[in-house]
Amino acid sequence: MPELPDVEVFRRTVAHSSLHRPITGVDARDPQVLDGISARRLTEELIGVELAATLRRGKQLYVRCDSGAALAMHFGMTAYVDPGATADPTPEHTRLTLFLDDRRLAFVDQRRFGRVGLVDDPDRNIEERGLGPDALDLGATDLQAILDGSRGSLVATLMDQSSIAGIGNIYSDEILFQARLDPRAGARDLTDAHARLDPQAPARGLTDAESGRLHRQLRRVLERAIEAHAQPDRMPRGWLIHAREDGAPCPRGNGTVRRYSASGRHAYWCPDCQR
DNA sequence: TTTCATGTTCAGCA
DNA sequence: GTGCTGAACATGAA
Repeated sequence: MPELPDVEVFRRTVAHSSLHRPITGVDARDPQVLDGISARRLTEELIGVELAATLRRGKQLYVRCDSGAALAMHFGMTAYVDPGATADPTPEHTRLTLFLDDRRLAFVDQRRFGRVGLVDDPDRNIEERGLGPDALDLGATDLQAILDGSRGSLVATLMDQSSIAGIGNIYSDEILFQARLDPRAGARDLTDAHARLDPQAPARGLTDAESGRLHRQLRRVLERAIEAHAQPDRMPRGWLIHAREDGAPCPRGNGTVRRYSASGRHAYWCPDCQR
């Protein structure tokens, strides 16, 4: 479930632990996480080069090498990076390890949905993946324009990586909770599958005040989550992240948290707070 | 033993 | 083209 805040923490971790050291070894023990490159070629391309800079777009992390290429990492649902001394044992489920002189950087992924590739140009890769602007680079007017151009529900739009990059299930729920907006806003009428084209309903139906609120909370939630190192137990008590369960008491003390299901995804929200 | 969770991609449908 | 739905992917926890 790494979303923007988690990946930003990973980015800082790599930046602080692993740059400007020669890569002396590569252990690509699980080819499944390699994206479009063999273990052999990845090793050849990396040995002797140094990691030079980090770049994040949404949930995607790039680590530029001084050779010009860049590692492209996606963390799927359970992946993370683990830096350490060379001698430190590597965590269980380590899929790839870079040895950097006296240190090592492990890519660990229990469920193996994560991917590591090597790309020539991060900007081009971002384009190929169809990623929209990073959620933290969005201005209020940018968000307004995205909402205006979208016909889907608010949750769907927030989580659409081609519209806004970086927001997933957890943080879309939190942002909408903090902004006190109904995640279903703009959704088609669920009680009548035929009454689909209601021009009053789409996400563009937000007032200026509501979309301003959404923009402010989007930034605030993501920034505070990063400050909390993306660890829920360090996030404010009043956040929905602590109450993601159907029937849980609303963290604001109002009503009861409910679950809204759409296309196999579950959103949690408080009908009393969010409208 | 079965179900669930989670991000992405993809096929199928309205 | 747009948006929704469900399946697939991998794996461990409930």
